[in-house]
Amino acid sequence: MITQPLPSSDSAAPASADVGALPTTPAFSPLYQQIKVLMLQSLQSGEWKPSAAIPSEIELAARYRVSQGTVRKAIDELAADNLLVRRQGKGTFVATHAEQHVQYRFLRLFPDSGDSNSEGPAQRQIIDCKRARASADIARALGLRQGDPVLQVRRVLSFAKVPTILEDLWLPGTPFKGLTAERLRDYDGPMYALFETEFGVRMVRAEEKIRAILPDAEQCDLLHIAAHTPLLSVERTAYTYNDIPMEMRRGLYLTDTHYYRNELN
Amino acid sequence: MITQPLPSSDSAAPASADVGALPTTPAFSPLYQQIKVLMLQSLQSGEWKPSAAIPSEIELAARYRVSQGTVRKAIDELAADNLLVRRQGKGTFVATHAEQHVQYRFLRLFPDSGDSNSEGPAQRQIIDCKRARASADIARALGLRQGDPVLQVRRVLSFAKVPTILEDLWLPGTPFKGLTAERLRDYDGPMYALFETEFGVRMVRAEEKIRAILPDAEQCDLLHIAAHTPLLSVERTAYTYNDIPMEMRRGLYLTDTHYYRNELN
DNA sequence: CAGTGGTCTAGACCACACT
DNA sequence: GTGTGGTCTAGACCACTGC
Repeated sequence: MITQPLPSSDSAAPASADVGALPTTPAFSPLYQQIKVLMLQSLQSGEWKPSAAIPSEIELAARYRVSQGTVRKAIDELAADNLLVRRQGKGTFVATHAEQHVQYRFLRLFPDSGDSNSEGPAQRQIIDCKRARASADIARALGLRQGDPVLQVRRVLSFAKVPTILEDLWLPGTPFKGLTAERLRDYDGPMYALFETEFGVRMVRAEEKIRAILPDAEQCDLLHIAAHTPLLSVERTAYTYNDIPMEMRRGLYLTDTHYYRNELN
Repeated sequence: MITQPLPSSDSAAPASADVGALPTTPAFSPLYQQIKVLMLQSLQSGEWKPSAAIPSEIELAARYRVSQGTVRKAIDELAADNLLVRRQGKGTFVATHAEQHVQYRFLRLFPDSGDSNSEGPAQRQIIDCKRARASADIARALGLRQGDPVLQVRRVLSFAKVPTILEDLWLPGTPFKGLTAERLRDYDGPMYALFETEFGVRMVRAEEKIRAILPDAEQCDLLHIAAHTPLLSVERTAYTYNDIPMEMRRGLYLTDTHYYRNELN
């Protein structure tokens, strides 16, 4: 059993012994939250790898010296955050961007008619992949210093052979050392799946800022569109564990036969 | 205690008696799901009104003849869906679009710099509010028949006196009978809050389809923008309880100093 | 069959808000 | 203090998967 900020020092009924209580932030943290943190460390450290099964609830309960119900609540929250996937009768697994029923988990562009499958998978075309130095904007977004090495990728995604998305993306140079256009080209699957298997970087969460813009001449050319065709500008920052930014991406989406879908709750 | 599709007929340890089992869909539904349905009915029927407290967990447990833990799980899910709000020490309350810390729960447009509060609340200007007949599109979106009476509203939202959003919205005529431009003008608060208090319609969930478009002359005029200014087209369908569509809305967002924000998980 | 996650219970105690 | 939601436990049993 763990006990960092406050009570629960022994078994069953913990006694509170607040001697010389700190005046600032009682910082009470329930047991299951502390366990959640420990489990996050196991995920982050690579002890539990993507798509692999984690120990059973009973094992985890023994390991952390808590009841099964408590680890259960920790797992529930991690599953709600899409970090784990529960499968009744089989076990609990580390979520992955590959071999997931929903490929392209973060792509919200859908065709006007038919589902995403009707037009088959996207065709990817790597335009460019080069080393560069972080601009002020990129550095800020990735938590780097200006001038730090970054990788810059440009690609076009087509649906049913129609160029639909033009993407520029920037990756911090250090974690992604060794990424080349060839490896991107050869890999068959979502880019984030490649990041997991080849570089051990798992994208967990992302934020997008969306605008309507008019493309410049070069962008028109790459997407085979006329000037004055309005496009969706989708600026994404993707994060790994602990909210560390690991990718900055700017996509231009052609929305004449597709739309960006969002659900509000 | 409830028992619709399968077991749990008595107390504590329910016995399973599958005699002449149906070949299709065992349709097992856990107790807490059944209770969730019952609670949804209480919400839908108006027994529990927006911003009011619902009975305590202990009361509900007695009412439904289950343990507190079971109603707890039902409440947890309803709270996760933003239908209820839990407040420790005070009770559980029916969620509302009014007096919520986050006004404009469904509006995802934010200023480039500063938070939403820095520019103060939006100025609303009702351009039009009239009776009409549902077009084929509107009828389909609202689950009506073509030609059914609808209310059509057009308004402009401005931030810091700059017109930023032009919205057209369609409401089914029957539930919203009596809605006029005056009432919209006079009401001080989110439109969805007015819908709750005046018409008993609670918007629970919405879907948006987003595109980049070029406005026509009239739209340019209303937003005080030049031709060829690209805009975000945000098409929203909003739903009440039980996924019943209750509003169709199309907004044009000026995104030169604002952006549409989305979070991906 | 054994092992996994999923449901349900009953009871104890803690944290918080109000009075 | 009383009442509310929040945490934690221990144990029983159910549903699903795969050997």
